[in-house]
Amino acid sequence: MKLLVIDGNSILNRAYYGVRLLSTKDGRFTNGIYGFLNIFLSLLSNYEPDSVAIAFDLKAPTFRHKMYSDYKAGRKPAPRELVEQFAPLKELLTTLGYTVVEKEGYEADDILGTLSASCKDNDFCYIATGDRDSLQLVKENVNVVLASTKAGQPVSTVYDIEKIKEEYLVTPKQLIDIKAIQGDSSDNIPGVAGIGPKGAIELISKFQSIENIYDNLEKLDIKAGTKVKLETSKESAILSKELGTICLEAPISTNLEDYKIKSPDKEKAKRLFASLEMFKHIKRFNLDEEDNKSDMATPSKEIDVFVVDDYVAFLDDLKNIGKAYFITKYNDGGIEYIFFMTTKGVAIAENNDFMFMSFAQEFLRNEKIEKYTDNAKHLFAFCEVNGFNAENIKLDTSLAGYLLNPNSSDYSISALSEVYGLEKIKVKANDDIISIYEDEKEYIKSAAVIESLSLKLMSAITENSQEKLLYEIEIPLARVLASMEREGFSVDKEGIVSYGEKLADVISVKLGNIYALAGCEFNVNSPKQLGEVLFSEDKLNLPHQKKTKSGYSTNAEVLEFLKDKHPIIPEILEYRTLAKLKSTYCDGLLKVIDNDGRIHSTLNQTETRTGRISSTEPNLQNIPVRTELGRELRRFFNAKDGFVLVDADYSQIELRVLAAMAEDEMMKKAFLENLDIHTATASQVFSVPMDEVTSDDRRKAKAVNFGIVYGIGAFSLSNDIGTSVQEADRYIKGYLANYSGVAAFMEKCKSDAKSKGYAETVFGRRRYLPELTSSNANLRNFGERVSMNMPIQGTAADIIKIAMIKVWERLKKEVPEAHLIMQVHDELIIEAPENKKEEVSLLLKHEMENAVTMSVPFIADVNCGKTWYDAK
DNA sequence: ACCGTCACG
DNA sequence: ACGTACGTGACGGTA
Repeated sequence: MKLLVIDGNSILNRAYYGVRLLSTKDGRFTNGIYGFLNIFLSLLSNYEPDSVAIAFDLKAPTFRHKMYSDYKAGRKPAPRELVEQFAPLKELLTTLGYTVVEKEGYEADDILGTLSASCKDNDFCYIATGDRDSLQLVKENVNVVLASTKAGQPVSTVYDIEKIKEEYLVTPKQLIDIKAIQGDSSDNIPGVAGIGPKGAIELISKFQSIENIYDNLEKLDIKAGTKVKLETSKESAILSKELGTICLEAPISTNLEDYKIKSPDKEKAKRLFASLEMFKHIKRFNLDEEDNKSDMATPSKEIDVFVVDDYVAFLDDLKNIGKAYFITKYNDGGIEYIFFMTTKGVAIAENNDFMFMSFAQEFLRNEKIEKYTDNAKHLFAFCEVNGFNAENIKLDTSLAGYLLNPNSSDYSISALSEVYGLEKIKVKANDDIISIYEDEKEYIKSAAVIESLSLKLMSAITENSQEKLLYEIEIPLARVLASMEREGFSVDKEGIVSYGEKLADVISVKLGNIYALAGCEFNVNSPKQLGEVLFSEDKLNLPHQKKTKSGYSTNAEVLEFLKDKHPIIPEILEYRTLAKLKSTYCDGLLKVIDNDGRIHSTLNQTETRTGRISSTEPNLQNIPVRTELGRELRRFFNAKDGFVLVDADYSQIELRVLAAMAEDEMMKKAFLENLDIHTATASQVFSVPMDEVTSDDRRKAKAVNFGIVYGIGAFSLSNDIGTSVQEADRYIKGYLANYSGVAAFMEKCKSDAKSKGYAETVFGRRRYLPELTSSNANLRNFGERVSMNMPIQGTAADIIKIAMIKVWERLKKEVPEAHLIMQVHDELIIEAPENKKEEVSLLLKHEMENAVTMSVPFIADVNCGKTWYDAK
């Protein structure tokens, strides 16, 4: 009999902490169950047991611990998010035909011990746990499979007698003695004070056991100091051994027949998996086949693989069918392969002659063939480089996956197939194909599922009413982003270099000043060392305030507070500013200038949880602007010869979106009359006429306006505007009283998010918020703030995306020499021929302002200039 | 790999 | 009693 015994508590714990928080749409947490099942499945396939027992603790302390009420007192209670996953897991395991074992008064360990001890000579037992304590149970026919994490990756190690000998130099039983000496604070095992793991291993490997050591303490060759320690802690050591010995006699059935795997209750198991939203597990536990006789032998679907040889005929087929499901493998020069999913299986189209290229081009530009693929942006880029358009791109699986849930980081076909519970497909290919296309294996597998994945994703999109978002915003936008990336932003390399040299000069002066004022040299870039210098008593001994996890906080806010306390502080603040400009912007940007003298940043379309795009390598969305020195950098972002930059940004787009979404009459009126919103707010909140609002009132009102968009709190507002918390609270109350529509809207955002489980924009973009049901108040509050912020930030993001598409399409038709080159959340930049700047300015302004119509007008301010600096 | 910091909207 | 505004990305230091 082959028995698998699982330490349910330990494995569920590891799974919970190893898998990021996941939850069902109605807020039940499932990450622990999910991780457990993955581990469980791999155990089943690795060890193929006939019998399975999954052991769980039942709370009450066991007899051997009763006298020590502080046993395990040092452990934090498990969070509710984890606790609530135990019951559904146990029910699921039972339903699947596996035996859950628990006994009042016993821990999972005791059950592992008892079952492993009852294995006969011709039985074999695997114990799966994350807890090294169980290693003491290893015997000739008992191995422990220890789950652990290495470099973030889960790994499991099988321990048999030899492996333990190798690592600890002792027998499994002697591990108890080692632990009895070294102690274990997490289990409240005291051990021998002053002897740690190394000493304990040495003692036991030399002298076998605690009993032997104490019986012969005088005679043994042990250092005097160690002898004293052992003598002092004798009672504790003996007690520790008792505490650390796993019980082998728990009152449970020791008849291994009782743990044989039973046949599952398929219907119930399917229901349970569906309720946990783990659809793929229905397949993985083979629950989806009809209960016919052959279901044992039914393999998952098999798909053939073949190589396209007649491109003309193949293209004809695609035209006749009118749909193509495919993924593309690119190399430096362009496309290397296209893998199609066809009725005959996966078709490999290889770029090995001119026939392929003409086929690819004719295929991609054919307007009649609907194309379903996984990376529209890359495809659009390829086509643009080759001077034609990719037509009729019907679906990009990553964009659909992103819309369905932006709280994810992996939208690859394989990841989506898992999430959307696709049938595992077995690719059936002849040996030639397998060996020739070894490197393309993963592509072939992905191609094999792209059709069924596409259908699933599209029906989910329809279900969510997100068709317009997908087909009219994200997919068309992919083409715009591809073109923006390809165009890039022209920069003045020499300008950046000489600016950097100037910075370097000032930085070295500042550094000298800092060392002189500190009286020592240190690394100013190290917050740790800087904190030491500023705050420790034997150095500058300045008053410190906040602390971070690793020491004193030295951020700008803290330093600003200390500005007048010591002349070193202003020097450090300036140093920081300069060092940032030098390292991130000068050195950083110089590294990414292409041979064409332009910077081609990557615009990510599936990155943010709100629907914004992000920019990487480099990030061109955070080029300095707020301080003059930093802003100078924008002089090096220019238009090529004969061209100018046309730059437009939305005025107060988020507040306008808020006014419109909230239907707040007061705020709408301010925008309809095109008033300065912060002045108008100050006038309302402080009850003074518009023309008597002081600049300080306006500053405060502006902070409140911002705060409202973020899901305000009085504490942070007071921090921001430098008033008391009470004062800040009064402003917020006053604000919400005046803008009652906003107040009602915020409440509605929260309650809608709670009942639906997600926040959404005007256009139906969603963000699921499992945080709202967390037991952790901080997380819950965070969820509430996000439920108010995401609809605003996300709707603004939707609007500018629509504007980008319209602008791009009109430029292509009307001013093809002009190109959209950058987006910074509420700002668009076009590089346009100098003689077209008026035309382009009007076009840009018009399309931005009229991208959508809401009950509040949108205003975009346009400027032209040779450089980004001049165009703002 | 993670933290602290800081640049942007 | 505690932490405390939304969304990003890059850098240098530290473990």
